Amino acid sequence: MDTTVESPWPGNFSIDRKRLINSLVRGRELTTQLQTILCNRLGHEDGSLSTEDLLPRILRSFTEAISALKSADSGEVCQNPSSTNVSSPSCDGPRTEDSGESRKSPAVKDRRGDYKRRKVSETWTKITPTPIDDGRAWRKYGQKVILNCKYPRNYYRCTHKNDQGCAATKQVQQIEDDPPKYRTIYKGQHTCKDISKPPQFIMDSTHTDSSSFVLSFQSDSDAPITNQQQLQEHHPFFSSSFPPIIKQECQEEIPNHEMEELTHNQQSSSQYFLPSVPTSALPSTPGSDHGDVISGVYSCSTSSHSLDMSFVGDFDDVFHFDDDDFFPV
DNA sequence: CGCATTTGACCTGA
DNA sequence: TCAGGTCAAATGCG
Repeated sequence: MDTTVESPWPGNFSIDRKRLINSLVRGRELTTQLQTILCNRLGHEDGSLSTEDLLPRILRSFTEAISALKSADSGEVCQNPSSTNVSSPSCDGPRTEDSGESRKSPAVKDRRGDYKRRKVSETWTKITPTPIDDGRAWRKYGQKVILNCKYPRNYYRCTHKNDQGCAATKQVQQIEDDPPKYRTIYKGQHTCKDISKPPQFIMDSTHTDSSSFVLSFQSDSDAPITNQQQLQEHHPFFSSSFPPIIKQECQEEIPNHEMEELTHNQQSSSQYFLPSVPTSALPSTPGSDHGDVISGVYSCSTSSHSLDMSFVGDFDDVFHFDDDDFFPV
């Protein structure tokens, strides 16, 4: 391969490019292996250990690629217009609530806690046809009417925030009514040990025409993820304590910033969201209506580095590293 | 009675 | 200044 080819990156990128390509190619190979294993697991329940073995290797490979990109990147290769990715297509309606509520009791407690509003931390966004039950214990701590949004946003934190200091939080908001669509934004990762029930994500290769998923790792901070362990901790997809199995489907690559629009527009044709998911195959979950139907959009982001990877589709088609037009999104 | 949820006020970043 | 995120008292539920 010609490493002197004109590139959108600064000059030293050509030096790292081989490393980058090698890492990406290796990542593809490992992912292919993982795909095979995952497919086998649909029929046989064994083999999970090799899956867990593969994931760190995949992550290391991608991390190297990321590192190469970053080292070659004196400026900003890609920008995240907004670190928290949330502007719902359904939020353009009229305001449903006037926020000018009268603050009725001025005799408020003198001081609330010395809380600091978290600066943007890593987030993962999922859009699903039903509220998600990810197997974690969440405690609702707030609800807020969001400007120009029809539905209020609900705020949850891990039940074990107090006893184990778990910092994970999530926001759930209905963004569409018909068909129902819920966006769940996870922030932070679980540091608690609570696995009250197994995560209930679905992998069903027999329904590959019914759903899709998107992984989007975004980051724009000065606290880069530098190794695979960190990646595992930061992204629930790769965390051993959060091993979702995802329905997948083949779609074309879509830039992350277009996802909101696409998930909105493509429903009629490709059913990003799967109302007809075989819920009978789901483990029934006390307290949740349908268990988990994770057939929607996953968007993972950390808010600090300039990295954004969006995957849509089958693993077969996700990694087109051979393509000349493969560029960081 | 203990824990979770609700709800309005407070706080912070943009 | 405002919108969004968090706190914590009040309330509800098992």
